[in-house]
Amino acid sequence: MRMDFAETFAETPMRQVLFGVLSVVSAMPGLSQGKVAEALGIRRANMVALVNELVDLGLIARTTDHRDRRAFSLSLTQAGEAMLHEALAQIRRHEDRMLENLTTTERSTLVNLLRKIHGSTSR
Amino acid sequence: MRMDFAETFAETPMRQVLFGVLSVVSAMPGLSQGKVAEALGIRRANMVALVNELVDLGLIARTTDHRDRRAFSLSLTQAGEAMLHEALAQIRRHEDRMLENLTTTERSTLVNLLRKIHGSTSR
DNA sequence: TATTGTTATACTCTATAACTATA
DNA sequence: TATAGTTATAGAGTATAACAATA
Repeated sequence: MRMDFAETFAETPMRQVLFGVLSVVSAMPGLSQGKVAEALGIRRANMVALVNELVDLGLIARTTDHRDRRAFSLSLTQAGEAMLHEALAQIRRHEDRMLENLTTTERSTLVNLLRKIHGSTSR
Repeated sequence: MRMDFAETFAETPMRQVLFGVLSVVSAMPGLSQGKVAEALGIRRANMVALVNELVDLGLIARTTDHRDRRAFSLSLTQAGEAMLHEALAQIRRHEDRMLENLTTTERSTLVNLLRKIHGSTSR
């Protein structure tokens, strides 16, 4: 999955982590830079360059928060929304290819069995 | 899996990549350093330090090949075999924990379904 | 001339500490 | 005093190029 994704966007400045940021910002527009970083397990210090990249690419907008002038509110630009939708379409294409040999019943059986697997670390 | 593994050997000089080397050398004793690197997708240049570490830890033996004096033949020491067995036992414990909620029938169904998934990249 | 192991080196990712401006 | 973002920096991991010894 990761390899297919990286290959698709290889000739592009986009990387998986940048799509992660776009995804969180899209789900919770207006969230602060630090909170987005926390949601993704990224250190605030390392978040700076990532946000700079996305702003430079015109994919997110960074505005100072009205109520806390230390913080930045992040939101997607139209180009950012379009880029995120492209990534989601790529993910769907990948899944379709992966699962092409399974019937609908087999797919749901697979999901049910996977759900029964014990998450020993983060769940 | 990776996290569980790393946690188990955290207070140890062992890392996943070193177990990878031990595993390949154990399966094909006498293989050259470069071939082991190739089997693991490691560059020859980066292999040097890894083999040095394992030799210093007393886990592998490095001898010059009789037929090609440029090459090193790698093989496991007794301590290396013991370390590899420890890792395999840890992997088995992890799998047992993961699959504790599945019956034998469910486990084989799961494996059969996973086998039907289309490998889009490396298979 | 080609190959094995080696060294030097650069680039990415990630982690910590210290700074600034606000709160 | 604490927090949000920033900067500088250090450590892994991994990539390439050039070299000596051997084929």
